[in-house]
Amino acid sequence: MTNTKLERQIAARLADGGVRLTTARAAVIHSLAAAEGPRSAAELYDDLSGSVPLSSLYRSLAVLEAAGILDPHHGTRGITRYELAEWLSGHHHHLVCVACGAVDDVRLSDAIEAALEHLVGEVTQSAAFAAEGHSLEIEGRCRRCA
Amino acid sequence: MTNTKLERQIAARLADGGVRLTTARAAVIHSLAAAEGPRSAAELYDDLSGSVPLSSLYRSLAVLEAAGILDPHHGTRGITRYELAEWLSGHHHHLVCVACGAVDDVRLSDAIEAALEHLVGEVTQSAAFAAEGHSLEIEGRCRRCA
DNA sequence: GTCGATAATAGGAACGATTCTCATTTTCAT
DNA sequence: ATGAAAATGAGAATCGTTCCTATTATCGAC
Repeated sequence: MTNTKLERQIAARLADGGVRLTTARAAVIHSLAAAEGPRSAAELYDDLSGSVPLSSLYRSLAVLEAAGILDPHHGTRGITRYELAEWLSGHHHHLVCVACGAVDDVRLSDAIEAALEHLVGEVTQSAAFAAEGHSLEIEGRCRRCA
Repeated sequence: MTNTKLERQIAARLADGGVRLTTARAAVIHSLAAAEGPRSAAELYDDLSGSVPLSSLYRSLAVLEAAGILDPHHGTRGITRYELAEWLSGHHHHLVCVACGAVDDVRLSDAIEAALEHLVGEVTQSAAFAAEGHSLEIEGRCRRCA
């Protein structure tokens, strides 16, 4: 049905690894594309009204992560949340609520992001560390928990 | 026995909450002060040669976290690692190895840190988020995994 | 379009990190 | 010393996640 540019990009990437874009996997990707921030397996299970069993959900997440479609994010209580990888969703950072664990995305303005990348460059130069990415986590209280 | 400045700071903070600095808790703090980076409950259990049972270890970690002595750090496979809180160990950031999961501390120069805090201020202002702290995570490959 | 090989699924059992329970022990202030 | 409050230890329970296995769906070759 719907066949967006995003889906074609993803299908192509999966095909490279002999991995199929099944309805369950497409549903997961749709949910994540619509979400405001990273979602856990349990949250996705609700988002999808239980139409994808938990065991399949976990397997889908693992497969999509291995294929580079999803990025994991490790939070409190051992909960792993996933979001679309940066090459699909665009580069962004995270606001993490210390009270409820919710994570929201923030996109920095070009000027601020440029300044941040400059900082990262300076840090890694002096630390002999081969940087591949960076993420600024701002901890605090979200609106609901304020 | 040993009664360092660090210990006195911690004892004072705990006393404020009617929390005792027992031998088990002191041992945990010593291990963490000597460690190069965050340690998990299982790692501390080994560090202490099992002299503190796991259930007590977890309780100690929870108490010390609640008292603001330790900061948690959530990693892969649902493992939580702890390190001394920033007011004890100094503000720093993390280099996370995407290959082996190791976490190393980096301290930014004053100038860079100031610039970063300025960025955080700008971000949170526009996001209506009550920021309490921030952490820059730089992902890449450590020397061993390069 | 059917066949066979390969990939994916669903359900439940198993696992491992963490948390909880509760009876016992330690500690502190008196 | 004594009683109240805090801490401990051993094991059971919890919960997110992973593993196992039998069944089902999908793709390419014919």
